[in-house]
Amino acid sequence: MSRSVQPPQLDAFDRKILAILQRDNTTPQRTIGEAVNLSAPAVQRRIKRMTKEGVIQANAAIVDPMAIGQSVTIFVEVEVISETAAQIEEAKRAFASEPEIQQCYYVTGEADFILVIIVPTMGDYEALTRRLFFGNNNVKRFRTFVAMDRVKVGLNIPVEA
Amino acid sequence: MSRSVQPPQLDAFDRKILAILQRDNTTPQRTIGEAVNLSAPAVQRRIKRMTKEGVIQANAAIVDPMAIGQSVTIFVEVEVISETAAQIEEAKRAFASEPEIQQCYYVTGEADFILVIIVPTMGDYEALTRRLFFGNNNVKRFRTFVAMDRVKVGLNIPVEA
DNA sequence: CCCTCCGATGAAACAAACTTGCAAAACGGC
DNA sequence: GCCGTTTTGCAAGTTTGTTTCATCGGAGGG
Repeated sequence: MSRSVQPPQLDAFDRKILAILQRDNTTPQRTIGEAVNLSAPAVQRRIKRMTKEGVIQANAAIVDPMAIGQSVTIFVEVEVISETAAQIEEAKRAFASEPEIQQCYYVTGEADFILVIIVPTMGDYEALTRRLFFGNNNVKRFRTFVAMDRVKVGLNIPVEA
Repeated sequence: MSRSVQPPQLDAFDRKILAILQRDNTTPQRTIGEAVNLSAPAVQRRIKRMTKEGVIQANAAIVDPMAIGQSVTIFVEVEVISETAAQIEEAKRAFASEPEIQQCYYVTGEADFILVIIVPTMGDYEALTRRLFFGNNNVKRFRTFVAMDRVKVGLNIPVEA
């Protein structure tokens, strides 16, 4: 919920460690240490600090949706009618509270929000649209894109200097 | 690279384990075992199997882009001119090989591809568009959305029965 | 109906990784 | 140049992951 309050200082060691952990966070600290020229405990302390500071937000296994029987990935562009600060915040809260909404971005351009949704079936998506868009009179328009192929998936932030 | 060749059978144990690992893959196997009523070795074997089968695609730390100084998240809708199988595959390969392209989906709707891009600065994005879109004569049109706020981020596939 | 085979399981032993305490080194401010 | 702060590496202790092995239970065949 809370972002990093003060910009944490990340040195070259931290960045290299993050680059490794983003690729594979099961890498042993000893191996990381060898890669960055630091001892295992030093690596461990830095990881602990970055986790506490919120630089590392989570440690997650990435699962192939195809493996889980039916699951559909959908993109939605949402355009709202009124873009007052209060209503934008309200929309953010509404979107963020939906478990099916995997990612929600507030964007500039021809839309106001972009949502990434994963649901077991198209029927679940239809129910979600009913509840979320048709039931919300601040939604002007929304456009749906259904993923046929998940060509590439990741969330690796560029950390190199 | 290779998808799951044959749909792996996932039982209730596997699904519960995946649900936990998607939330936090640093959870000890013993703790997972208690949660699903299985011994630690059984959990370990299932994780190993699902990793080999590709159900678990990666184990990654999720990093807050805000913590890494400047970084911009951008959505791009790409519409291609010719949608032959060969050209679609070519585009998939081209997009997947770009490190800045975090996510690439082949979609139905008013666009053909949706890209999620993370770059340090807008200048890097401009350079990418030059190389990727203007240099590709199969790209009919692309629309850019710049993320002002990363309201929610995750990739949790629904695994509950 | 019983028997065998096969896969999965749990207990225990083992190996590897993580974590902590502590003294020394590096860095900065004065 | 001295001193306080911070970070480091080493070593010991603890937790976690991994392997081994005997056992259990179900499916198929005699």
